[in-house]
Amino acid sequence: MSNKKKIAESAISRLSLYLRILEDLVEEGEPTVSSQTMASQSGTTAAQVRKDLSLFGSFGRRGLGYSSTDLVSRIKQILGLNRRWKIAVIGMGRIGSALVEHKGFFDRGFDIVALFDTSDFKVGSNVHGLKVHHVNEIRALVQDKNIEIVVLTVPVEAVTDVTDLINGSGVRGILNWTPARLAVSQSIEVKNVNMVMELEALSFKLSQS
Amino acid sequence: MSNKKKIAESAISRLSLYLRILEDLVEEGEPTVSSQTMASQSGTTAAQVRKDLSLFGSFGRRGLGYSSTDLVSRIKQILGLNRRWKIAVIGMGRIGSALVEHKGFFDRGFDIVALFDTSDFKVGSNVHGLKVHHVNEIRALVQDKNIEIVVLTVPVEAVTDVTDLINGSGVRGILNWTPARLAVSQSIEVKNVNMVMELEALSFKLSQS
DNA sequence: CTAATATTGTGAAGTATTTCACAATCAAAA
DNA sequence: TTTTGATTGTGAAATACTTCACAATATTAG
Repeated sequence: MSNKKKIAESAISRLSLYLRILEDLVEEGEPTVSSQTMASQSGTTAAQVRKDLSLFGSFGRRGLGYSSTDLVSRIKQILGLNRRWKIAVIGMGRIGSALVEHKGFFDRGFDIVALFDTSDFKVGSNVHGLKVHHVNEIRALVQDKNIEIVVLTVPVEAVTDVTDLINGSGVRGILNWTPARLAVSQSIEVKNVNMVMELEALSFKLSQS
Repeated sequence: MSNKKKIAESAISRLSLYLRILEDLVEEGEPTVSSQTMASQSGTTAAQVRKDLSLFGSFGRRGLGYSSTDLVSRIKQILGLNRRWKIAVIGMGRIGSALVEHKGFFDRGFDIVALFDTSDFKVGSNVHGLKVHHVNEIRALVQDKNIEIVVLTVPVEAVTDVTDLINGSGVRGILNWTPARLAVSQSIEVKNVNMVMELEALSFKLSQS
């Protein structure tokens, strides 16, 4: 468990991208792939691809490149995708419900196994075949169902209460769609997703030129 | 407009974050703010805050800090948010429609003024009071309505056709929700948003510990 | 008016990340 | 068997980003 070597966030995103590219190549029946091919398809350089992979081992053969299928399983192993993850979605507003019905998560190893909301109006209803529970039940259900990741799509007013319920529940990671910065225990990993910030970055770039 | 100095992407995200924090402080009636305050609220260091701001000018007063309202308008100016942006959403699936009904965009300067889809089933219908147009009309409507940014939420199969329509339409920026890497003219700025990649990054971190 | 305290702005130092460049290795052709 | 051409893996160099540390400046108290 003492994986201490610090790996850059950017390297991990690229690995995710390489994985998708490799899966397409496998689909197309390409038995091997060079760092140059991966680089041009992912918009980086061959040296970057090789360096990224070399952070975790030597997976290729000099003169030949990488075996596509082998590299797929290596990267899945690295990213922890050689298993399935159970996730819950908290907040059944527009975005939350849309995410539940999006099959892209399931296809890539993430099973949505529980839904939560605060409003009595929504609790008890069904979304895409799953019952919506009250957030008060988070702790019990996280335990019962072994949920490790939650996707947080509640309104910003609800964030404090909900993070209190998440803390100590056993949840290990949060994909946070709210604009709030979460006050969670150090041991919980948080990834923030913020549409408006992305649009603001676009606004900046467009204003520069 | 020869703004050449290269600014790190990360600095821009932080500026976006500072802006939100400052707006809250203004709301609360705080006339001034120190780099330390901004740092602790945004999870960075005071030196980082000052360095970020210093990339664009000297906005504070030594010994005193920054005027909250002044800094809000400075950062808005920097990010190109001292105006409103017209955007279109292409792809009226679950996610696309959810985004249209989300008022967070309007609140922060982004007006959704047109919707598009490929399916005859959806074209002609109404989403949140806006008519859904066929993607073939993209060029005409982008011109008519001066749309500068599009949010792309079409299925991956439709990406090639739609990017062809976007190229040369006058669109300057794309917020790309599809897993595909877009083949667009160099002059168009693209920001990729990928939920699965974010979950995969979480998976990696959780697998490390 | 002086001292004490707060806080910015910014070169310089320290880290982190990317790119370079080349020896090592493999297959195929000569 | 030797040569040619392809391609990895990786130290070293280059670039980018963050943190340090302190002079400069402002206010307030004495």
